[in-house]
Amino acid sequence: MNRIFSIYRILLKRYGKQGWWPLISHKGCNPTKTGCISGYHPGDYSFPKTGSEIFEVCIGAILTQNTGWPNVEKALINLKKRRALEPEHLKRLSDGKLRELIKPAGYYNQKSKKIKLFTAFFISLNGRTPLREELLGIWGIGPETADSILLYAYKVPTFVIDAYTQRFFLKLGLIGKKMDYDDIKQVFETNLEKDLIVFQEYHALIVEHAKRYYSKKPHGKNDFLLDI
DNA sequence: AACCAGGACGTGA
DNA sequence: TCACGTCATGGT
Repeated sequence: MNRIFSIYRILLKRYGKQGWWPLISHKGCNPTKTGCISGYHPGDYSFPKTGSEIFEVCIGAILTQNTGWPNVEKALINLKKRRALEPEHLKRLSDGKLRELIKPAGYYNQKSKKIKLFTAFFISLNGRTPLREELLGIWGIGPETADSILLYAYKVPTFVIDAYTQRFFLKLGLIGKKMDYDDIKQVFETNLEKDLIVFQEYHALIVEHAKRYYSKKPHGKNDFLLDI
C-alpha cells in the first residue's frame, strides 16, 4: 500500500536501528583516539540529554554540510578538547582559533562564521526550542541543517531531506525531478505517521543505504530495492 | 589520482 | 525562479 512506509520497514529490517545523531561525548568514544567513529546510540532515543549535547548536535549539523562524518568528528574532538562545545566558551573563542580547530571539516572560513552566528542565536534561546523559520533566518542554516537540528537536537518530528534521499527516491520513482526541498519533505510527512523515532531512523537508514548504492555512478546499481 | 562527501550562498540570466 | 560557480579537507 504505502510504499514510503514499506521501504522504511525493509531498510530497518536490513540495517537495524541506526542510533543517530552520534555524540562524541557519548561513552564508547575516546576523544584521544584518532579516527574514532563512534558515538551512535542505537535503540536509545533519549539523546541528547543535556544542553551541551543539544549544542553539540547543532554544531555537528553545520560542520557536516557537504562533508563526511569522519572529518566532522575530528573537528568536534578538537572543539571538545578546547571545552568549546559549550556555547559560552565557543562564543569567546577567537575567529582564528575557531577556524583552526574546525579545519579538518573543510570550508572553515564559511563554517566558522556560521558557527559564531548560530552560537549567538542558541544562547539567545535560553533553552527554548527554536522555530524552523527562525533557524532558516540565520545565515548558513538552510532547510536540511534546520531540519536536522530540529529532528536530532530538539526531537521535533520534522523530516530531513538530503541529496541521498533525492537520488534514491527519484530512482524509485516516488518523487519528481523538479520537486524542491519542501515538496519532497511533504511526500514523506504525508505518507508517514508523525513519529519522532520513525523520522529519525528513516533519514539515517536512507543515508546508510544510499552510501552503499548511490554514491558512485551509476546511481542505484545493484540496489535490491529497485526490483521490489 | 580523481572523485566524493549527512549543503548553503552569491551571482547572472 | 534557476542553473552554475564557490567554498576545503580528508577518505576511498
